[in-house]
Amino acid sequence: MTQTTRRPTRQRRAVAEALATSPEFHSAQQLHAHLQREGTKIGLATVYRALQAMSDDGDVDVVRTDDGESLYRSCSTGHHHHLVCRGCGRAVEIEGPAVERWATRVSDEHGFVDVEHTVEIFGTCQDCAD
Amino acid sequence: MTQTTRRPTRQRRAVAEALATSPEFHSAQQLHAHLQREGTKIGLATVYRALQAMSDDGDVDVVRTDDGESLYRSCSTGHHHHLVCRGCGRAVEIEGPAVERWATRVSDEHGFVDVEHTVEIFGTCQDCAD
DNA sequence: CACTACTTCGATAATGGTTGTCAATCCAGC
DNA sequence: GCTGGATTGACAACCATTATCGAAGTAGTG
Ligand SMILES: [Zn+2]
Ligand SMILES: [Zn+2]
Ligand SMILES: [Zn+2]
Ligand SMILES: [Zn+2]
Repeated sequence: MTQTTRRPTRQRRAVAEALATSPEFHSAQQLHAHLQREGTKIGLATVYRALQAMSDDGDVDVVRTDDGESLYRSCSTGHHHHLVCRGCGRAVEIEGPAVERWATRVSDEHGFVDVEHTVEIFGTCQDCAD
Repeated sequence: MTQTTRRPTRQRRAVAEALATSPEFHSAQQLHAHLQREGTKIGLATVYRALQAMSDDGDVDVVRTDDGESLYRSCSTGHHHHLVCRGCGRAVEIEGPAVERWATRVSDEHGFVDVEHTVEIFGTCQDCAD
């Protein structure tokens, strides 16, 4: 929110690259383990901080699993939602203008302001269905 | 899921009643504190277990806040979603046939099976907007 | 190159909602 | 009353996330 100076450090770059190389959702802990394995020296707290910052800037998508874990994925620009596979974590970005209109209409009807919405679809993809 | 024998005990009834008397969402801990205050002797774990069971049976709605807390509310029958006020917790049950159709269509298009979706709208209600 | 005023890092401790443990207790049904 | 499974509750364990805080990096200035 507050436009603080944000320095592009080695660690932040590493997190961004790790996300960019994979189209799936990953948890902060997965990313940390992966980076450590690749030889990148980075602390867990720093991974969380980097992801938090990227999320604030709108550079990553975040979804929350049923057991309360946050998953991060490099983000395309613009507002959209996800169809996520419970098995492999593969995600399909989806858009639904109708849903957007519906959300704003419902909110207006009930006099709600400053409205946000979450729409996530979880399922099992073809590959994981075997 | 597995149709285990489920006994209607004093504690379970207390939780169900506490939920039934209020149309808003409450956390497990809030419910526990409330019951204790009312003189009902019940353990926190039991409250969680009761809510879990009711959730499995589809008798309560569950939403997760941004900070990972689960909120429970007595449920109307049938599939629906919520428009929740961030300030007072008041919830409006909403239905959106169009959204349901859209969700299944998108899932089918991408070959996903065993699909669930979450649609929640958060905002500020008129009373809390002042 | 010093000196300074930041930001950032990372090991570790703390947080906090939730779940597991397990002996004590309840409750049908015999 | 007996018995076996269901249920309870005090407490510990879990675990993702966050806070702490001293150390280390990084401009910018002269
Ligand atoms: Zn899959
Ligand atoms: Zn949307
Ligand atoms: Zn309100
Ligand atoms: Zn729906």
